[in-house]
Amino acid sequence: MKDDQSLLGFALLGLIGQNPMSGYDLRKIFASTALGSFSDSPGAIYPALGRLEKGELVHGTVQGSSSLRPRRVYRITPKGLAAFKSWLKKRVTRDDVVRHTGDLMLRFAFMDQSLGAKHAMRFLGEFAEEIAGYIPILQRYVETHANKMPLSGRLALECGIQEYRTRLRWARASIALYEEKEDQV
Amino acid sequence: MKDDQSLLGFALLGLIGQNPMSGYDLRKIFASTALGSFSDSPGAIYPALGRLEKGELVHGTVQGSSSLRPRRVYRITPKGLAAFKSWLKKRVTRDDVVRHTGDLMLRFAFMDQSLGAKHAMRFLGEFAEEIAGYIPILQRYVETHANKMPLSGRLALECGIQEYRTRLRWARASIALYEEKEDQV
DNA sequence: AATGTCATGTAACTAGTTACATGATTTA
DNA sequence: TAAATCATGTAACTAGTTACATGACATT
Repeated sequence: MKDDQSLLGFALLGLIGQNPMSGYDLRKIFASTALGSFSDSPGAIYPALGRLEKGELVHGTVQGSSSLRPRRVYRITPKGLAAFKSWLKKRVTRDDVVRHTGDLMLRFAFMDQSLGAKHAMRFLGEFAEEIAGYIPILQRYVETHANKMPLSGRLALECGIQEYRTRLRWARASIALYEEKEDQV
Repeated sequence: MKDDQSLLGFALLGLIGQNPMSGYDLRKIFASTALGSFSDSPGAIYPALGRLEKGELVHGTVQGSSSLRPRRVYRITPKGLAAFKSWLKKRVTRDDVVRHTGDLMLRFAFMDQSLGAKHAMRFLGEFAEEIAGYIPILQRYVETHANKMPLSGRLALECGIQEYRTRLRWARASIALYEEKEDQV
């Protein structure tokens, strides 16, 4: 039931799931979109693809075997799709919200394509709930410690709180948007 | 001129610079404050302290040498203080803003304690400018690619943009706050 | 007597990083 | 003809992770 893959692995798996690609294609995506803050270095991507293939989550097919470096196109396997979906479906935890927002956003970005709107809404609900629970804790922390902190330390914390508020607003607005769509149908 | 230390190293250096402490003290701080998303695991902290000491950025003094595991209290060296300050003073780059916001916030949190309000303001100015330059790029990306993206992908991107806006507002408000303080004196 | 806290550390493993390497084909 | 792009990979290194180990001392 555990993950077994790094975040990069799941990003690759998600992209390959959308349509089959080579390592080079994936590198270009990471180099151009900048999103997710993944590196496009070959030293990260090719070993990660190797791990995915070893775990039988993807399967590579050689194209143009004549050349020295034949292009290997990877496609997702049923096992890979299952692993990907179970990663998407994981419950949103407090720890995710506090120190792995990037992971959560990546999961959400892939979500309604792979699982549909229902799951996306459930995810947003859990996400909003965890943040809503965490903000008061941070605020209480500020209240009790602010006097002992330098101004810039206090402000840095304040920035964090405001980011959480932004995410909470975003999550609630997104839920509303999905509900609207639902009603239209 | 290059860094030579990881983010964890600088966090330790900054804390030790505030007042001398042992590895165990540092672990407790990371375990209790949760901020910065550092691990309190001994396997991270003790080796990092060892690297700092090898680089002569801190110096450990043994307390209670009688026991098997004597408490080692670290204090920052002049060289360490210099390295820390030059880390704080680094220019804010686009890359920092896009994929290393955590690093920037850590730097800022330590800033006016170590360098004073003037530098904190300069930092905020650079930070705001880089974000202000980046937001339109993201927006243009959304405009051109939104139609090809699934809804959740679009929303995830939108969340990112709103986080940047929040940080920009925060930076500008913080600058105003420092200016107010300046006028009062 | 059992648990928890103080306090340090190591070992095995993992997944990144940068830099290098190869060589064909396309473009300026 | 020089450079960029296509396309894959390896090597050496780095700094994390979890789990384990030690043992004194204080509390329940």
